[in-house]
Amino acid sequence: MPVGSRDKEATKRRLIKAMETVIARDGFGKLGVNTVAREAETDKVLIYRYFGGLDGLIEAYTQDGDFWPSVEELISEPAAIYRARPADEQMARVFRNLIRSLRKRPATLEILAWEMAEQNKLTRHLDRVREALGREFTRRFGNAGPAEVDLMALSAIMTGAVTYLTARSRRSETFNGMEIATDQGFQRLENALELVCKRVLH
Amino acid sequence: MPVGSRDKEATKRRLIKAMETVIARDGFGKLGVNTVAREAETDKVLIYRYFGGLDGLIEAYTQDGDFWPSVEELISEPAAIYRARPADEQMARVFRNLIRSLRKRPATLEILAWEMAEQNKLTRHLDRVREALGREFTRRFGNAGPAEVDLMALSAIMTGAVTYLTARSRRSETFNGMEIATDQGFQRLENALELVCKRVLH
DNA sequence: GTAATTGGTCACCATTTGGTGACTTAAGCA
DNA sequence: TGCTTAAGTCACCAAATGGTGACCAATTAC
Repeated sequence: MPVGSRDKEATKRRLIKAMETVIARDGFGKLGVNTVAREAETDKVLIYRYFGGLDGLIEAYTQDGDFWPSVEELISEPAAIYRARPADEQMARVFRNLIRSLRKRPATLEILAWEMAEQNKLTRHLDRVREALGREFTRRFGNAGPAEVDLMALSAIMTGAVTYLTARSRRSETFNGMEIATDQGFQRLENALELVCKRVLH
Repeated sequence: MPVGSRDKEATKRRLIKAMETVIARDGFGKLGVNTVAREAETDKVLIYRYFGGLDGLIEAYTQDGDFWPSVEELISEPAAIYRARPADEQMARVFRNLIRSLRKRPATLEILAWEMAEQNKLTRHLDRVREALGREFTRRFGNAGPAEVDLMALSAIMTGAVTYLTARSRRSETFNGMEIATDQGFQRLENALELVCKRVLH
């Protein structure tokens, strides 16, 4: 109860922050105008006044949040060096970094899971960001590998696997008998992905 | 309002059936004791009397439903013939059939998506079924392929990809710019999976 | 100092949810 | 025929949800 705080912008920020906290801590299922207001220690009516409702708050959150790794984060080295690598190393590098980036972003994992349940402003936003990044990637580094490889399908498979396994690891210890709660488990997955890239693109 | 039906077993079956309908049609988010009773055109109190609550109904549903393809459905040919194939063909065949089997089971896709949101009797059941099948598979056909391949990790990746992409296709037209709403889209994915198997296990 | 603006609180509403007790009505049996 | 049992209906409850109108209090402008 911030009596006497009287700072609209600060309260807005508190609400956005509270939203992120609720998503990351309790999951998207608990998200609502009541929960967020309680977490922000303010009144839900302000969500309506400042953002026009939960949807507006979500929209503000999308402007603010760092949901998805950039190209730079995914290649994690100077572009010139990266570009000089063979195609299989390029791809393996990207997916390894994608795994690590996602596992560092609990809110993103939650939104990825949310996408499975329903569509809303946040999931659509994440979808667009992701797809734009995918396009930028093929624009900058595309046309690699043998011709008979359907790069788009292959990358959908890899991205799908990474998305599923990281998102699942939020709440499940295993998948199909495989450890996914630990770093070692993901190490094995990264190695397997690397092997796939090497064998398919070489 | 089945006035005069007065048939406990039939009503039980109607409730279980209604549950499947609701899950497949409206998604797990809408599932609840009110929705199911409305769909079954009866009163929710019977869910409590006959099953002790929604959880009990879910449990009854797990006994009844055909959620996951059997080994036979996945190899879809006599075991002797299947076993004679090279490892890469074996694996590719299983994953192609897995895709097709899952796409035929809307309720299963819904439960797979549900697993991302929360754990309950149904998702745990599906988890167990799936894992048992995975174990049976490695028991019957395991130890294939080169030694440096981490078969468990590879199969987690493939299964994860298939799970994610089929479940996502319920409500999304595309993933990362790739068509996943049509048969042709999944044809491309199946081909890519086959290529991966060939290159990795050969 | 006074008045208007604005940030924040509070009380309330309708709706939906899971859950239960009391009732009615039909079937089976003496 | 009448009586007991059980299938099904109905009315209700508490809690939580999204949403709104009326109010209070601090800050600023005049």
